[in-house]
Amino acid sequence: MTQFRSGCPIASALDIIGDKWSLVIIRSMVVGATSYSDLLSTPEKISTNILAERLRRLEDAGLIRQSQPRQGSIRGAYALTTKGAALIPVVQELARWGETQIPDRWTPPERFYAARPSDFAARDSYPAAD
Amino acid sequence: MTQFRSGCPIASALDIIGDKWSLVIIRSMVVGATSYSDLLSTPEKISTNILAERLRRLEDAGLIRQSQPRQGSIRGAYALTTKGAALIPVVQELARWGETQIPDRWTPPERFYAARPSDFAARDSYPAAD
DNA sequence: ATTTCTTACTTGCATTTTGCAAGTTAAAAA
DNA sequence: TTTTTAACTTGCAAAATGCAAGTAAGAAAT
Repeated sequence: MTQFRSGCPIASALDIIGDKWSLVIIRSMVVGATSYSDLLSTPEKISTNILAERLRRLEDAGLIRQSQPRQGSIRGAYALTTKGAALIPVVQELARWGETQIPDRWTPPERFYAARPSDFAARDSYPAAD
Repeated sequence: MTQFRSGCPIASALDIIGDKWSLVIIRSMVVGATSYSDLLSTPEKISTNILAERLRRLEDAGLIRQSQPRQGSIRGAYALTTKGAALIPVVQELARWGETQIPDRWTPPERFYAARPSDFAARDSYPAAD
C-alpha cells in the first residue's frame, strides 16, 4: 500500500510512478510490448531485477495486470489496466516535452501518439481468453 | 551533463526529472513558490539536502534559474525557464491522472490548471530587475 | 522418459541515492 | 556588536539501484 507524502494528486502520482523506469515500461506497453522479454529488449537495457521489481510494483498499484501467466517456455503477458491506460496522456505529453526540449531525440511511432486509454479495454478482473 | 539511456524522448525526459521530487518542485513554482524556503514549506516536507540537490540539478538541466540571488537575510528567488515552463502541460496531465485515479486527493487551485508556459515569460539569460 | 531450451525471474554484493539531524555561512536587521 | 534569517552543507544510516551469475518450471526436442 503506497504511502503518500501529501494529498496532492501530483505528489501522490509520483509516489507511485516517480522513478526512471515505470513510465518507460508504460510507454513500451502502449506501443505493443506485453511480455517480460519484450520489456527487457527495449533500447534502455533495464536490469532484470529492476524490471521484475517495477512490474511487481505497477501490479500492486493496479496499473498493470498479468493477462496471461507464463507456462514453461510459453511466454506470459502483462496488460495495462484502466488505471494504467489513463496514464497515456501523461506519457504522450512527456514525449512532446522531450521531443521539443531535448536535442536529437527520436520521434515516437504514430501509433504511440494515436493511442487512447480506451484502446486498452478494461478486463481488469478476469483473465483474457486469447 | 545528463547521460541518456536511449534516444527516446520519454526515457530522456525521465533521465532529467524522473524522481519523486523534481516535478513537485515544478508544481510549487507554477503556483507561486519562488524561494528556497517557499519550496521547503510545502506539505510534502522535503529534506533540505534533497531540495538543494534537486534545485542544483534542475538548474544544471536548464529548467530553472536563479532570478535573484539571496543576500544575507534577503531571500533569493528561483524562476522557471522556458524549458522548465514547457513542463506545465505534463504536470497538469499528471494532476488530472492523480485526481481521477487516486482517492481522496485534493484538487489543485484554479490558477494551477489555468497556467500556461507562456505565463512564465522567458528571461533566461539576464537577471530580473524586480 | 530424459535432456535441452526458453522464459521469468532471484540472489549476492557493490555502488549510489535518499533522508534525518545537526551544523555552517554570509549578510541583513536589531 | 550581536542576533536573526535564509540557504544551504555535512556525517551517517538506511534504502534503492544495478551488475553478473544463478535458479525454477514447464514446453520442446530427442
